[in-house]
Amino acid sequence: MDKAATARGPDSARRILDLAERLIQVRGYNGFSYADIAEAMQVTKASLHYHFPSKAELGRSLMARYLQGFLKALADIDQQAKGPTQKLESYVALYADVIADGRMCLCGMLAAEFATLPVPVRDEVLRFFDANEAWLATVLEHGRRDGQFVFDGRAIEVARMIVASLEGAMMLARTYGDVKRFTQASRRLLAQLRPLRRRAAHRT
Amino acid sequence: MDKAATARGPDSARRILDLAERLIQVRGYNGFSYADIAEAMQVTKASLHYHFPSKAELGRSLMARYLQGFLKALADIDQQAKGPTQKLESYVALYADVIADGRMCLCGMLAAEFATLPVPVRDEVLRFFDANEAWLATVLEHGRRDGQFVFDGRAIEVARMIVASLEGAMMLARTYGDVKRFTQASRRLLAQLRPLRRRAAHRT
DNA sequence: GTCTATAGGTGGATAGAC
DNA sequence: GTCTATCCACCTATAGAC
Repeated sequence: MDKAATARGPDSARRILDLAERLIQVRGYNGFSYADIAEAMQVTKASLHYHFPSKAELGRSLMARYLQGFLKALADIDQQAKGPTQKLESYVALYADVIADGRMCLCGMLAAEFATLPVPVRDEVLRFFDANEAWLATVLEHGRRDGQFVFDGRAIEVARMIVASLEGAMMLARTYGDVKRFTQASRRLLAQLRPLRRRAAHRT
Repeated sequence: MDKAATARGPDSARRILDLAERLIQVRGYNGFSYADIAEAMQVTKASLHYHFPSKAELGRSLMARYLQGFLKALADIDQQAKGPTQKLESYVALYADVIADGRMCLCGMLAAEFATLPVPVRDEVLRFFDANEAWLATVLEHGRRDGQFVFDGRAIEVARMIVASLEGAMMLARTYGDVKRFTQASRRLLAQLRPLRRRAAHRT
């Protein structure tokens, strides 16, 4: 019997964050409560406050972990020494995995509820987007230099457009319960960066 | 003294919807309450229930009005007999006006909170997106026929990508409190539909 | 149409026993 | 670390007077 099979233990904090993450991704920060987590873990609400004194602190901790995990994922992509095209595809795959699981990007949800969030949580959300855009901009710039990508203007602008489009595509895909909506949109997004693109006048 | 200057009257229902609309656009469906509206109107919460018995009914009525207003706006664009390019620009301007006011698209917010919405509200949200995509697809198809637009594949797919991207761009622009984020993203979105686009290899 | 008063529920949070 | 018990604020909603 390993500890993971028990309801209690030193990994409670992690399990709380896991549940909170999923709950926010599906229902939003204002759409879940300590009671939801307590029920799922078969403990009382008071127990949760031992690990995270306030909901704001829970949210901040969750965001910090989420950001760390995302930075790790980006570092992994970089370390596998792929080219810009493959990096971009791996990046989109990070999003695709989430939406395929019926969830929304945690920060996409929190961005929607931004006005109601505790300030510390807001800060983490902004850091997440900043990091995403900065990483993407670097990949785009490298790709442009070696001719894999073609685009006008500043890479950071393209990066911002890609992040926004992916978030929007996730949102709509989840609303319709149709992953294809995300897949098709992201494919189109990447296609427009390719050079020598065939401009079919009509293909019906 | 006209009636609009008084706090009460037969236009109460309209004023309630106006306030609810803005509140949802900023704070979300789960982020506002009857108390917020009551305070802004200087009436009691109980009075609001006379006009809208439940919050679900308020939400449904609001969405119905919002959809109707949007369809009206699209019909206006059509009636001004512009070409596809101008129609698309007018369409984007509808979004730009909202974000310039610090608000998010009502349906973009509700899409984020979709899992927690009353079913009647959900239905209206889906109808909104359906209508948007259908209208856009028609404009895109016409534009492709007369050579104003160039894109591969089905028009409905491009329409869906445009809606998703605009919603995502609004979300990020509002999160950063920077309208330019929307403006730049939407400009890029439309640019990629133009034929004979100059593919600058580099312009730094 | 708006009010007072109130019901019944749930929210986040705390004290203190174990 | 988890429990019981409890607090208080806020939520949606209703009854009935005016």
